[in-house]
Amino acid sequence: MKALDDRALSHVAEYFRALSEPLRLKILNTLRDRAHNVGELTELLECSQANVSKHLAILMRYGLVERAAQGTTAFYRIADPRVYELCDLVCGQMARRFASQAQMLGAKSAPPRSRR
Amino acid sequence: MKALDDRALSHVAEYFRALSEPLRLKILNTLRDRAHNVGELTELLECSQANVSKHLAILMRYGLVERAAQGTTAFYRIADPRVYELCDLVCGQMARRFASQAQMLGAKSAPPRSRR
DNA sequence: TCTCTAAGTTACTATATCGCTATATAGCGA
DNA sequence: TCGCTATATAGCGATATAGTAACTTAGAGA
Repeated sequence: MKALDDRALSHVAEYFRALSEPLRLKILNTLRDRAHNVGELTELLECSQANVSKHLAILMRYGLVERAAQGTTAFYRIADPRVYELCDLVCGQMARRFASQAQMLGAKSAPPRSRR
Repeated sequence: MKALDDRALSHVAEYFRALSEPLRLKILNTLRDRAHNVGELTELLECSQANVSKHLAILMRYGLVERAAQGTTAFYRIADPRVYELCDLVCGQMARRFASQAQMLGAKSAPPRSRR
């Protein structure tokens, strides 16, 4: 991991970018329990089918989900459950961060530190 | 992690977005061993100082690095080493993915599957 | 105080991408 | 073959962001 060449670095960055959209995280989260087809996802996530398809294509592109066509419907499922480790790590880090911020705010009797 | 409300999800997405830029990953990677000031980073990463400052501000904003001013220079260091767990996870996933792709290509005597 | 240097900020251009609407593709049943 | 349905894709407007150049801010020393 030390001698990362630029190409590898770009790939890692792209992978993170694939995870940087709320709707895509929602899709991954919905697929956590089981596979769903596009129509189900469209309904569950309350957004347009075109949008779901587009985001699924992006998730496919980075190997985050897998596609299984059955007739005219397409079922998607998580390709590697390890993605959730990433999400859990991030959630944990955010929890710690918010906790320490809350602590700071509380300790100093709420100085109005409005970011920037 | 199941009942993620939209706000939390957006925060996670933003966190991943902070990691979705090669230059920012480079900065984090450079700070892996020790703290550096802006000038050092500018030189090591071979880019403009303004750009480094901007990206450092973004990394600060998401609590990825910490700043320590010494006179007119500002030293930055990793705020939470756990970021590297994220990166290593991603690297591992990519390695597996590339390996399986290579295997597929090799097994079928290289069908020219130029991604779409 | 003046000047030098380090860092941060602002204004701008170019590019990427989200979500939308409309359209294309593909399997299935009549 | 003709629709009907499920997905995928193309085109578009709006927004976001990377990188750059120019400017500002702030500490250190003469």
